[in-house]
Amino acid sequence: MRKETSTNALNERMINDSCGMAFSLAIIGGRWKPAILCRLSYGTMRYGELKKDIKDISDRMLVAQLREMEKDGIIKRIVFPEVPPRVEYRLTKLGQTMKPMLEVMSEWGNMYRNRITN
Amino acid sequence: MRKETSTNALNERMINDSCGMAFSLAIIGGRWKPAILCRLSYGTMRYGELKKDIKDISDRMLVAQLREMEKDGIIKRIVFPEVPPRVEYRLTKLGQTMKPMLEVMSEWGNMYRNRITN
DNA sequence: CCGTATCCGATGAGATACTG
DNA sequence: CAGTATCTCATCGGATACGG
Repeated sequence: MRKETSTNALNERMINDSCGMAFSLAIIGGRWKPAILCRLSYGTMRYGELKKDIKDISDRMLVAQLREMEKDGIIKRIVFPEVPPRVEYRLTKLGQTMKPMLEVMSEWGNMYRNRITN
Repeated sequence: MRKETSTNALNERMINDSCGMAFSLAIIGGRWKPAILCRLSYGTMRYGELKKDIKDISDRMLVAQLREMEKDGIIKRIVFPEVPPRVEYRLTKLGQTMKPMLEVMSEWGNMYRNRITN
């Protein structure tokens, strides 16, 4: 089906798609996933880089969120058998498809922030 | 300039987060807001219509979510001084600006669902 | 360096009953 | 019709300590 641009068609689809939104929110929602995803959007990062870069996140939460997103198929964990150990995280191909969504959400959020902080 | 009237649902840690995504999620996230927003996207609805249309939502949750989104400035509550009482909800102008974001989230979520259910 | 294991308080949300 | 008021329970996430 071709994408309908009329307001009515858009909105009729939206109602039935509220469950689609629920899927998206289940994958990207929560306290830390936005921070992690925004960073991995720019490229591969090591565990320690994420830990250092994301202010105040604990190991427990970082690991939990990474594992969940790995299970959801949007990020990949790559272990290098070295000493000292090295683990990298990156978006999967499926994860890459989220980037337009993440960008739209970031833009709207920043617009909203500017509005309420003036 | 003065912003004393709107104590929105955001908390401090999200305000300090550089990623706008956290703002968006604070506004549209949760168990019921997607369902409510998708419906209000295509027009004004009465309280009873939302209640009847959104399967399994309780009065408590419906009211809580509506009040929160009203505080956040994305929906407006309009009371008609009639008997029996009548209250309508609609997106504000700011709320209307969310529609592209909601649509992108719905589409990605549906794509994801199709992928994982095959 | 890259994690696990436990404990625990705060928050989200369902069930039920009542009201101007 | 359009809500309030309680109660209850599950999940989220913070703090701290330890491990290969």
